[in-house]
Amino acid sequence: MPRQRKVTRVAQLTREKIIKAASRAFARDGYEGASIRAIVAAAEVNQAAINYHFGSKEGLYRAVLQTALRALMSDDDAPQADKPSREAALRRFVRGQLRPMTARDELSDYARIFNWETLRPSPVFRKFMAREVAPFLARVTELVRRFLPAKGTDQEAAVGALWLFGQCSIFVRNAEQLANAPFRLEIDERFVDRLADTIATWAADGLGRQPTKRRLRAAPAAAE
Amino acid sequence: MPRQRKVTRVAQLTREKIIKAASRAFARDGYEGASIRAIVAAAEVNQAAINYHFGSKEGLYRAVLQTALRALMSDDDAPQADKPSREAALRRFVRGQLRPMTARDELSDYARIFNWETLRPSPVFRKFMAREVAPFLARVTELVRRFLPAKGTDQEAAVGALWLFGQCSIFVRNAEQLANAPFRLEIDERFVDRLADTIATWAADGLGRQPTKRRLRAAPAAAE
DNA sequence: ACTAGGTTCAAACGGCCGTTTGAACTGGAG
DNA sequence: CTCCAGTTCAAACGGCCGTTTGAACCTAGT
Repeated sequence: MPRQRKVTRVAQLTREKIIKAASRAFARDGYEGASIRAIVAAAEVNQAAINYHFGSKEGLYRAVLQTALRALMSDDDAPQADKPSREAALRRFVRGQLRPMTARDELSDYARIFNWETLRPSPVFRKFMAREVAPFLARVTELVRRFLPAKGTDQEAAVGALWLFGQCSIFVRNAEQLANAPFRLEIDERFVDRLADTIATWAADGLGRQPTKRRLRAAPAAAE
Repeated sequence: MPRQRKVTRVAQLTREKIIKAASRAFARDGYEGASIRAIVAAAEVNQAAINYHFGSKEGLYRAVLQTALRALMSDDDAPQADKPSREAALRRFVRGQLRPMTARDELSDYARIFNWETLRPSPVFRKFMAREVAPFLARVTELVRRFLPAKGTDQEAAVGALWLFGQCSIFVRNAEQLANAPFRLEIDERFVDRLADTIATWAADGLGRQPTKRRLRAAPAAAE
């Protein structure tokens, strides 16, 4: 590990090449599935460079997560024409979440890395990121709250936020398979735009009403 | 591979022990993450048994997927008091999807295996399962159709089905983390019951209205 | 009781993994 | 220009992986 004395220009460039290649690899194969050898080959860098610059594979992953989080946070600070309506804000959020369905850039790599983490959180993620994701979630919770009745609890809003994430993420995760199989959807920008409309509308109408008195509790629990 | 001449009782028992242990391992670690050595240790079986009985790791995985699909299909043929209302049917479906949040049995293992497959479909899954999952999806599509306006296209119904899956699966995938972090939810049967009510209500109200004229199209596309 | 064939077993194989090593190289301050 | 800290490099290490091997071990049919 460099004793943080000096870093030459070329060394900094090597670091960036590695992080870029590692982001693609971790997104495609997950943390354990991605191999150092594949990363250094893509980055056109010597194998020992990773341990030299990041200490270990885990250290590299930590650096990638840091980069990813920073990019995702700054991404949705996009130019906003003053206060949008709650519906417009919702639609905007959904469209943003759906972006990786068509985009093939670093941001969609980052999104996919976080998808791996939700299926099997790595130790790095648990320790280092758990608190850093909180503000990200808080913003969505606030959005959801604008739809919920005034006396909604924090818990309800958080559940609503997660619910909203889920509606988007399943399309992102299965985007590739939507083209084949029983769906046969043609996924382009237009389709994703329409999909965002649909989801935003459905979600808004759903949140609009409160699930007061277990209105659907007619059927007994399905499990066992 | 056994030439399918005879199979002794003990051999059949060995197969079942292996499939059981393999289901847990594949659910926990994914196909590539699960190791033969870990599986045979859990099954208390010799390492070569897997190649003997199933030909290869991939053959074992195929057998597990077969077992999983059969179990999941027969599971929701549960006793039904004649035709339930569409709301009751929806609530029942959601509760069934949420079941692995509390249950810790083979069925939740199977569900988790399919979750791995949505993030990174294995070759086995693509070839062998793609068509077999179609009828499973068809049932949900029919359920969704009962909410959509009459002239809804097949595509809309399929999107609605996927949308419904997404709302449930995110809670299942993150069940463990809902207890910690910023959520601090206590996940027990009661909570999952209430969550199923909430999701079913939100989903029903969302599907109830049709996203006719891009009502939310006020904001320009968020991407870029 | 004998035996043939289905099944189990311990050991080894080659291959990929993350990491370490020590020598060779370079770029920028003096 | 010199020189040395910072950086790159090829090679090797031990460890885990899936698979193969051939002998040992049952077990069911005669």
